[in-house]
Amino acid sequence: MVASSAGETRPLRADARRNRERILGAAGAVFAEHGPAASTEQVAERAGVAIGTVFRHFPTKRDLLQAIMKDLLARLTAEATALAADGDPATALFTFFARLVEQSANQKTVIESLTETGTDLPMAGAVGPFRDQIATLLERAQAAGAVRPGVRTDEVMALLAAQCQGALHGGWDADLRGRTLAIVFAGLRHP
Amino acid sequence: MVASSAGETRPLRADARRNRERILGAAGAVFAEHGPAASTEQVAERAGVAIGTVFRHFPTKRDLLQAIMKDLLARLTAEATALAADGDPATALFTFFARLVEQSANQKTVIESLTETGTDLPMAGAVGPFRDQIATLLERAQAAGAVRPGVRTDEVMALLAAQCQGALHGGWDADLRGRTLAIVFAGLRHP
Amino acid sequence: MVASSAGETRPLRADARRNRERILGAAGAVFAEHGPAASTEQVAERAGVAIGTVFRHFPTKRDLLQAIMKDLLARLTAEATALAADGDPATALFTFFARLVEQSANQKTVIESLTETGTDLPMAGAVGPFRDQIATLLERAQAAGAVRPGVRTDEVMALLAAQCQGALHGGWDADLRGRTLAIVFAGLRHP
Amino acid sequence: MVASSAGETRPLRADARRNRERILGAAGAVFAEHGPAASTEQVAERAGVAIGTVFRHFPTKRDLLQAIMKDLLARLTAEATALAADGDPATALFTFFARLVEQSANQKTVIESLTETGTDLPMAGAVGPFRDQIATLLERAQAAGAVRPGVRTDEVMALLAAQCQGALHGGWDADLRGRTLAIVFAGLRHP
DNA sequence: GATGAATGAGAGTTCATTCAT
DNA sequence: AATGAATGAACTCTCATTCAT
Repeated sequence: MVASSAGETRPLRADARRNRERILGAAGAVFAEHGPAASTEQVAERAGVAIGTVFRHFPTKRDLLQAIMKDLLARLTAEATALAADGDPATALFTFFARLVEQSANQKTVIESLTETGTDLPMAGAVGPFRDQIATLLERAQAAGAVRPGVRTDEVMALLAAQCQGALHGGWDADLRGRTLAIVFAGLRHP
Repeated sequence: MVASSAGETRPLRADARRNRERILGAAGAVFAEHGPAASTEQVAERAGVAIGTVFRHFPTKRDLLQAIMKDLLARLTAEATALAADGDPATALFTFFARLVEQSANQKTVIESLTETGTDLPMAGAVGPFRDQIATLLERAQAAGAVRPGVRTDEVMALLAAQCQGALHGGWDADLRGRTLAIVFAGLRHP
Repeated sequence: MVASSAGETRPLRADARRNRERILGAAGAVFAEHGPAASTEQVAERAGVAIGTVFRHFPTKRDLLQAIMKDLLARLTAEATALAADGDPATALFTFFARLVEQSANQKTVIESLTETGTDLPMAGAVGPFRDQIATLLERAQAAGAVRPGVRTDEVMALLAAQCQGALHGGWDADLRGRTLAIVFAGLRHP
Repeated sequence: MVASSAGETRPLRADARRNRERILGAAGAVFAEHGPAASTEQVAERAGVAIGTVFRHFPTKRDLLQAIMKDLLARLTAEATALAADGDPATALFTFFARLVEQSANQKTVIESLTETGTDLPMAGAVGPFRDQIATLLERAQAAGAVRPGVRTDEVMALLAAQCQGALHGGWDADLRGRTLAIVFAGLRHP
């Protein structure tokens, strides 16, 4: 009987937290490689735990998927925040955009996290902060004259998601990614 | 009699050909609606045939998916060809591009057909002719000064695919689709 | 100190005994409500202890079920004893019978405790004392002329169990319970 | 069972019907022996079919249980009808009652079928006809003076269910069954 | 050729039980 | 003694695929 502070998540036992992380890691890798249709058992195996352990941490496959995406979004948001803090306003947005597309060439889950609408996984507004950072990057780029004033955050998010999905499912190589991005960036710049 | 791409396809019995078509139609609809995870039995039911019949025509679910995409690509190619024949060179590419993105907002299979690489479904080069038409549209647009010279077919294909996937999985509404396309089009126009 | 049925039970630590009781109470409630298929974890939660504690006290779910029934039987025996001591000989049996049936309309475990044979849970003869009290009630009722001489304890036990199970699984309302009992009581009275 | 006279069940293929019957038979046996908690796989094995076949015929375990009980009830109803047709009015009810209790000493499912309320398996009123036959038997017995006028069908049904459950879960032997029934019958006869 | 019943390998999920903390 | 995380067998159910009719 642990006095559970009326809060939400009570501090997990050391081993539990370690496992939780291993599972998240494994799930990230497995789903990135085989898509969300990959089996939970694969995740368990990769994490080196029994299947029951996965389900103890994430009562449903859905929950696992959700957790993974939240996690990913949080990391991306941090990255964007960092860029907003000390990147060159004129290029930060482009840099981030390109970097993200780069990543998703290897991830099968990235994109879905960018589209709260697209998935039916409610992730408790974890997209919000991310979107906010994109908005910041956008404003700065516009202030620096690097992006046409009319462009809105919506479109940037949409283009980001589309490029990522394209890069992923299309299997674009680095060169093609670069040239495609160049076009999109030009579009953001000119009327 | 019928031009058959591969070796020994014998002329099908009339009812067999009719069934083949009904299955393809049903599969198109079903997979468009529920994604490729939809069950083959649903397809059979929608086509009004028994499950065995589906498997006689397409020995594998994979084969069915493949056939569907070939079919779709053929239709798209025809559309592009028509535009190349009598559309305005300056706008035909854009028109086609926009039309396709529009469609995929409702289709769940379209995009995958655009990326022979992305899918693991080899479709015997059915992408070739499609790509050729896109190339034609592109050249004309460039000749008409509507697209910057440096742009290659590759990028156009890639952007097309990306936009379609975005439109589909992102659930973009008509407005967002329009604004996103505007940016991409501007990118194609300006250096 | 405590009268313990089996061999070498050492006097439990105070908190241990308290826990044991809380578990028994919780188990009684949970199994009464959801039947024996309810999960042990539910019991633990209701008792406010960890699952490990439940298994420390009752190494097996079976053991827990068993203990619960012994417990219940003991309570019933006490009740019967009280009635035998100061109830009206002519009606005490009937009163007790009716009361028990009444209870089992709300309990999902009661009945099984009445049938040592029926369950595969050996309960170390805890039925014995209970049965003895029923026998007493019966003898008195017969002495008072309220029950036909030929009736034996066996049948009374059997009828009791049957009525309880009927009341429980059949979902009889108070009225039906009354009328059904009336018939059984009449049967006990007349040849 | 019966040639599907009712509703829209289309005539099953010969092998399908054979399997359906084998599954029902197996399920009857398995559930009778181990109770409704027995696994569907056991049923499949006993029926000599693959697990998928069981689920093709009965999409849910629930459905299987339901079917079994409907089946059983139909058989019992037929039996009761026969007795109503050519049995001795004075004894037919008792005969049937006794026979049923006898059976349920070996069946683990019988009883539940008698209590539409008790189970949460809706069986489309299959209890109705059965109940009607019991009512008939009862009326005749009352007309013949073998049962007290005040007794209603409700109570008879309830007693029947209770006795069956008792016989089943209590593991009564033939002798005890006889003596218990004698008491109940006496109760039905006398005020 | 068409039919649709049968197959059986998995998938997600639960839960009694064990054991490190 | 108590805790609660980990285990893994078992269960229900799905679906691509095969094959007797």
